[in-house]
Amino acid sequence: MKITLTHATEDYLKAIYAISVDGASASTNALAERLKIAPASVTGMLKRLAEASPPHVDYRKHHGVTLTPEGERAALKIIRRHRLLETYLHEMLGFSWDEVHEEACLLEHVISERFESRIDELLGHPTHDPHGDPIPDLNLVMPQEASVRLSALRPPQKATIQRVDAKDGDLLRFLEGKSLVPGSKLEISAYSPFDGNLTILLNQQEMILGPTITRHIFIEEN
Amino acid sequence: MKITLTHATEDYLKAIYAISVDGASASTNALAERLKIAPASVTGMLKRLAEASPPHVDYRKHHGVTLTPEGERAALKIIRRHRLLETYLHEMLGFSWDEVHEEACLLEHVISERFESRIDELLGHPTHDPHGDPIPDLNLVMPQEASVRLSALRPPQKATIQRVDAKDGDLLRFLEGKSLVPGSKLEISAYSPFDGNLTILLNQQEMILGPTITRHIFIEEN
DNA sequence: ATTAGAATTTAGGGTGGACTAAATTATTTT
DNA sequence: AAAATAATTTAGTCCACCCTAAATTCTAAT
Ligand SMILES: [Mn+2]
Ligand SMILES: [Mn+2]
Ligand SMILES: [Mn+2]
Ligand SMILES: [Mn+2]
Repeated sequence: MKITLTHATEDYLKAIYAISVDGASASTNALAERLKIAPASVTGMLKRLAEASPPHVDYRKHHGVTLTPEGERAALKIIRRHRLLETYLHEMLGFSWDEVHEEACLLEHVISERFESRIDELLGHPTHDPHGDPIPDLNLVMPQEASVRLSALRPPQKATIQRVDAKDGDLLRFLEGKSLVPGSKLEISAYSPFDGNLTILLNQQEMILGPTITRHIFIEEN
Repeated sequence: MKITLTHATEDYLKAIYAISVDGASASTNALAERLKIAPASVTGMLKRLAEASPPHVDYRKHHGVTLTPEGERAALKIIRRHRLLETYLHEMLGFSWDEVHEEACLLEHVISERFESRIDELLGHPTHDPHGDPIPDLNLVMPQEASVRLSALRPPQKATIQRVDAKDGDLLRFLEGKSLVPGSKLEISAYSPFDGNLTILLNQQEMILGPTITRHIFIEEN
């Protein structure tokens, strides 16, 4: 059973890649949750992906799936497109960083090789999208990123924001309003135990942020 | 039976609009031909479009369809997107005029209102696409265009090319190579009877073109 | 008015992709 | 080890969209 990569399958592969970061397998439920699709439907699709030739996933009943080399290549290809598109929408079409995801998630299935390479070129071969997520290069090599959360810092550490992991538009707009965006430099001036609040100095301005927020911000110490 | 405009239905509506230019109805066969879909499949879709609420076409068995006001609005909306996209791909992303159609035909079903208005703005609200086809404005009013074919001219008439009606990439590249593009001014210096060849002066250069070519070029006399 | 040919519709099927409800299997708790 | 709970799969549907082959209907020529 050959398979044509379609809209739906591409989104599945992306989700599987995202969930199985550390080599773990992606469970039916986790995928259903992430894709907003009923678990029963996910099972069906996982079977199709596993029976494709070449197979895109290894599927063990009741134990979820892992990507095969083919599946991973396909996933990286679409992730590259997604992040290039987000960057393009943000930089060239003036989309705000909370609007780019939805649009990119539709465009990614449709643009040609030429479109992809054109925007890559016009953007100067960007390495990160507006949220700070790394963009796989032309050979589909994904740069490894530090994964220290802002919530883990203690005074008097200094750091630079690397990426923000949030899909909620309200949160993204809030963070942008406070300049909590990739590239911003900050300093921890206080830590409050029990509630985990951090007092942060950014642009000569002080703010107190709870862990519900700081958990979503990944930083590099400096 | 409500209907969601999908990829397929949008392409049908565009095709119906294009075929039924002069108020005539679009036949099953003409649509099948244009969309490269079996006639039997077209019948099925026409029924669905007719049974939608509100209906997008008036369907009379064995007599083809005409667009309802809703259908026409939907068609114009998607034609606007298509032509804006073609213009954008050509002007801002460096696509050649024989490459834009295919890409636009996929993107048109996917871009948001915001994307559409952004590129419209960046292009300065263009009125014509790279082939010279008029772009419906925001109120979906389609500018009427003269429709005199170059093949109908005789010496010593002068004219400006308005639009080129061709989907064949080879022809489009040929025409571009000869500067036979919208905006070019030319003069007819000779007409050869029987074969219909025209000798044309364009950019101080003379060329002889047969009716197979000149039929696809629409001009405005001057 | 009949009839041949062309256009169109019907009948029957297939694929991708989603759903709900019910059954099954795995895991955790007792 | 047994029972309760959670995760997953099966079974049965549905919808959009396409296909081929066969039947029907329209149209135009005789
Ligand atoms: Mn997507
Ligand atoms: Mn992103
Ligand atoms: Mn299209
Ligand atoms: Mn065009």
